[in-house]
Amino acid sequence: MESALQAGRFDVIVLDVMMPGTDGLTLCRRLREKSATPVIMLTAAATETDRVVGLEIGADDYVTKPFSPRELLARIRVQLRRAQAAPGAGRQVPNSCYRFEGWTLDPARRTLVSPAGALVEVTSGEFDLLLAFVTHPRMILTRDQLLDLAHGRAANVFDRSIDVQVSRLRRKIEVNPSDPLLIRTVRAGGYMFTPQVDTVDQDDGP
Amino acid sequence: MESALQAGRFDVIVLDVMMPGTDGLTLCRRLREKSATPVIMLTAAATETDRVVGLEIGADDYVTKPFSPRELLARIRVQLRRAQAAPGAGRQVPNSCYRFEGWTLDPARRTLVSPAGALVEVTSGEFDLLLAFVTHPRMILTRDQLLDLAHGRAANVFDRSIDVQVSRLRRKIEVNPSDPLLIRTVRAGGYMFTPQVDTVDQDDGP
DNA sequence: GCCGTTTGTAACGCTCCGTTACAAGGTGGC
DNA sequence: GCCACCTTGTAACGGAGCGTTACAAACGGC
Repeated sequence: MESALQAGRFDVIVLDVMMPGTDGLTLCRRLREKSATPVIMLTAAATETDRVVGLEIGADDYVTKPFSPRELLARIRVQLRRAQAAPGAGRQVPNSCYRFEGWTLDPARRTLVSPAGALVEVTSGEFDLLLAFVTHPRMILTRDQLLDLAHGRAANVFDRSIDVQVSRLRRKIEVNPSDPLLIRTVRAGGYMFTPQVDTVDQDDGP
Repeated sequence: MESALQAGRFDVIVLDVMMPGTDGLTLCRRLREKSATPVIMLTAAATETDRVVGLEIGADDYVTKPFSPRELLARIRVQLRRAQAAPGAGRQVPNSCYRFEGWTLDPARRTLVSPAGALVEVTSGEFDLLLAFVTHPRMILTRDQLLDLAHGRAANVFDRSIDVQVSRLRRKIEVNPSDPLLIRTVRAGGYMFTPQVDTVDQDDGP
């Protein structure tokens, strides 16, 4: 769980109490120290005290076994709805941008600025692909990974869409698109974004 | 209840379903139209469907009779804790407004003032849409979410009304409506409001 | 009821992107 | 070196997503 939490964002965590190893209550308390992700405890430990303790510790809801799947779903939706309604919550994009080789990619504005300072028009798909690259620089990314990172979907068997997107992106950011330096092809592997990428806090000045 | 709600602020509302006159579910739904005050349904109607419906309608929790007073207290505390943790919640001063890129949106007066200081006429629908954007900046909002946030309704299958509203809004606030920077389109995703938004207490003038 | 405003829907045209096809380039066996 | 096979680059096509306009329905002020 800990490594999964490191890797990505989660909307809701449903936690059993009775588990081998660390028990759910301890996990929940530890979670609360670092994160505000909603936690629903789901457990057979159904005494009044168990429930009160679970809720006091930081759980957002407490469902006891046996439980109704529909009700659990409804309670999960309550947590999602709340996260969405909360001001400033949700998956807001970070207020910082990425710089590489003079280029600036701004996730907040979804813009790309060339070394010369010109706004380069990129399509939504090209932007997402480039964002996937700059957030994973200097590592070989398979087409599968890129498709997942950029478009959140899995690849079909003969999927060549990433190749085409890369080709289109190269035309816009490579000095010489037929001899690409930024996005290198790794034969039988995928692609690799070669520049060093710096994350800089955006100047939101007037 | 209605007059009490008019009179003051409440942190949590505990609502019975079975009541003479208007039933709790209807009350809850009506509440949700105007307010985000947490609602805990407390009732003897304990079937699975009752609970699911209650939660779907907008209740934040659903406790069935017979209930443990300690557990109810714990669940009330969960709601209080959440309200406190939510940034900007509770403190929602009616006469504060939103500023972005020189623009000022004033929810209290329902007015929009341009960077130059001119009052820009926006329709009620455009205002609600813009309000949805400024309260959820820098996150990709689906058409569904926008429709819900701005008009409180769900989308039909071929609903394009948000597109049209966005187009109309862009005409009024974008420097170059054909190359929009404030409201960006995320293809197959929705729209994103890109500026940083500051909440400022309004100067109600001399 | 009448008229102006607002808003949802339909329609058209443009852009974007996935797919396909084919050519070019790389790789390994001989 | 030569050849067959695999991988990749890119052009072209067509479908889907989107922006915009026009029009009709709904709404509100009088």
